[in-house]
Order: sequence, then structure tokens, then C-alpha cells
Amino acid sequence: MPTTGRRERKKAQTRRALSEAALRLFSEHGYDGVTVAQIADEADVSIATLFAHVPDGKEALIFDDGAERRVWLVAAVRDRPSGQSVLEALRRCMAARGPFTDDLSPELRHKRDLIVRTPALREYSRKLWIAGEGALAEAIASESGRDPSDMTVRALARYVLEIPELAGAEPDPLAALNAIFDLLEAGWGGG
Amino acid sequence: MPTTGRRERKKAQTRRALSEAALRLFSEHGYDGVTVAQIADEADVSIATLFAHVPDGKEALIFDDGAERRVWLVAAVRDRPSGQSVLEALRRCMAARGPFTDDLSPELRHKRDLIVRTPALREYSRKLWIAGEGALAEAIASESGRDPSDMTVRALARYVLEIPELAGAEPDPLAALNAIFDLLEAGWGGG
DNA sequence: TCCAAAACTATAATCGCTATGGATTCAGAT
DNA sequence: ATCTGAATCCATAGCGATTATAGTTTTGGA
Repeated sequence: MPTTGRRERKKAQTRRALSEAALRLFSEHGYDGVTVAQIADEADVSIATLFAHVPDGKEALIFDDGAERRVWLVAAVRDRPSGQSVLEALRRCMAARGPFTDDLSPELRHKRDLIVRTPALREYSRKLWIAGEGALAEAIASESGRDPSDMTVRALARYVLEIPELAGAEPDPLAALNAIFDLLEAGWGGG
Repeated sequence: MPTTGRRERKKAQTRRALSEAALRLFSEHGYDGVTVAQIADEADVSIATLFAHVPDGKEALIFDDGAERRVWLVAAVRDRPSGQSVLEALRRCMAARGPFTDDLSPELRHKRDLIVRTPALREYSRKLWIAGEGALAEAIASESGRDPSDMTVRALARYVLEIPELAGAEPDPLAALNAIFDLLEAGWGGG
């Protein structure tokens, strides 16, 4: 039974305290206006403990490990309705999640804005998405009868995973997302 | 007369001494095995001077400011032979330069390998490419009668500029580059 | 020749992050 | 209930990149 010890509960609790302290302080003073020492203080742990919980460093404090995103994407591709194209499945999946839907709690909206307007956080968010490139490429390859090392497949996966960073800062992110998927589907053309 | 003082000559000389010292030491001990203090010593300047010459930090030491790249790309798009498509012009431009051509001096080849195998340097190289996104988007928009803020144009510019990082590490970079340009031109399709 | 800008310097400080070594707490076996 | 090993936590010290400060030297031009 993996998830039922007091130990794991406390661990998750500390991790959440760190996340919340970081988000609160970042929102109040800006990302660069907060030191990891302040965050550790606010969460009432030592700096060493902070880094034990968040080995990827300061930027990772307000993110999870990105495993969920990877699972969604691969599942969206593999379990899509029959007859639906891979790109269509990915388009719907991304449109529903991430920075593209508008029915978010005010806190999440606020967090998204913080990420979009803070370069270090934007870059780390991109890194998390791109960490799923291999998995997504495998899923796409498997569904389209190509080799996962096929550069076309890898490039498509990469380009899809870059969409959040590319479209996230637009005035109408959803319209931007659709424009980019249209481009990936039909290409730029010979003009 | 912009470029003819002893001052500017000495400045360029110091900058090159830093570049060469950094490249030599990185090659010998690896990027993480070298401190900026060692590089400053090797170039016989103080640490403060090093950062005065290279405000972007350690990774920027072995790169120029990327202005050249931007000029090539924009020129390639704007001055292309009549009848040639924008993407074809970009394909040829990138294939001829950067990590894609094979007639390089051994030093440049060695430098390229160092960059490809060092994450921090790879990321900074990408950053330099992407810094040209705005300029490239404007050129593409101008040549295709679209608006420079059109998301399709911006996405295309971004995707083209990501090709070096995406294809640079492949066994056959040139083939990879062509595969990606084919994808951008024709799209993935509805399959 | 003289002056202001530019380049350089040493020094000290900040900040993110890691290493060490020891104390505490927990899970599971006896 | 107790023992034991692992996990967690902590204080401390330290490293490396980067910035700030303040003073010195060099250079270009009036």
C-alpha cells in the first residue's frame, strides 16, 4: 500500500507548504524579489529541506513534476475516438487544459499570469512540457506506423509541446492555439 | 569613423581573449569543470571585466551576440531569388550555415560538438536563435502579405529557429533539417 | 595639455545551491 | 513493546556566478 503512511502525508504536506509559500511571496514581491531563504522561512523549514523537496531549484517550487501532463497527452493520443486524427486529439486535449481554458479558479488564473509574465517561470514551464517529448513521440509513432526516432515525429511532438509557451501570452490564447494547430496540420505551403 | 580607435581594437582583443580562453578551458575540462575566475585569469583580466564584456554570463563567453544570424535570415528571406518560396530560402540559408554544413575547420567542428553536448551551451545557443524571432516574423509577414503579429507567422518563425537545436544533435543533421522543413511546408496532414 | 568618458581593478556582498555530519522520526520486523 | 535501518530534517559551512561600489588607469578629442 504505497500512499498511506504518516511519513508520506507529512512529506506531501511540507511540499504543499513550500508551494503555497512560494506562490504567495512571488505574487506579492515578484519572482526576483524573493529569496529561497524567505520561502523556506515562510514554510517553516530549513533551506536544505527546501532543496531536498525541490531538487530542480527555485523555479520548480510552484510546479508539480509534470508527470500528469505527460499522461494526459499520451492518453489523448492513444485513446482518441476512432476516426479522429492524432493532431485533432492533441488539439482538444491542450485546449481543455493548461492556460487555454477560461473556467479556472481565480487563484489558478493568477498563477498562470505570474508564470506568463516571469521569464524564469515561463522557461521552466516549457522545460516541463518538453520533458514529455519522448513519450509523446512514441505515442504518435505508434499510432501512425512510423519509427519513434523519425525526425518528423520528434519535430511534431516538440512543436506541439511548444504551443503553450508560444500561445500562452497571446490576448486570445485559444485562437492562437487553433491557428498553430492549423499550421501544423496543413503546413505553410509553397508560397 | 566607428571602428578605428585603439580603444575599440583593444576592446575587441580582450573580448576575443576571453572567448578563446573559455573555449580552450571548456574543451579541456568541460563546461562545469571551469570557473569564470579561471577564464578571467587565463585571459589576464579581472572577473569584473569579464562580466563587463559578457553581460549575459558564463554561457555567452564563446558566442557572439547573434546579430549576424539575424541579418542572414532576414536577408535570405527578403533577397531570395524571385519565384523561390520563403521556406525554401530559409531552408537553404540554414543548411549552408550553422551546424549543418560539413566543410568547417576542425576548431569550429570541435566547438559545435562542445555546444551540442553541453546543455547550458545548447540552451543559450537556442536563446540566441530565438532572439531573432521578431525580425524573422516581420520579414516573413512582409513577404507574404500578412500581419507580423499573425500567430501563424510568429509560430513559423519560431519553429524554423528551433531547427538547429532539434536537428543539431542528429547523426545526419542535414537530413533532419530537410525532414523538418518538409513537415513545415506540407504539414502533418489529417492522418 | 587637459578633461571627460570608457575600461579596468580589487573588494565585498548577495544569492542559489551543495556537502557534511549529526539529530529526530517513522515503518516494519522481531 | 522494542529494535533497527531508512528517511527526514536541521545547522553550518562552503562554492561559484553575478552584481555593486568605489577608486585607478587609459584613451579620444577639444
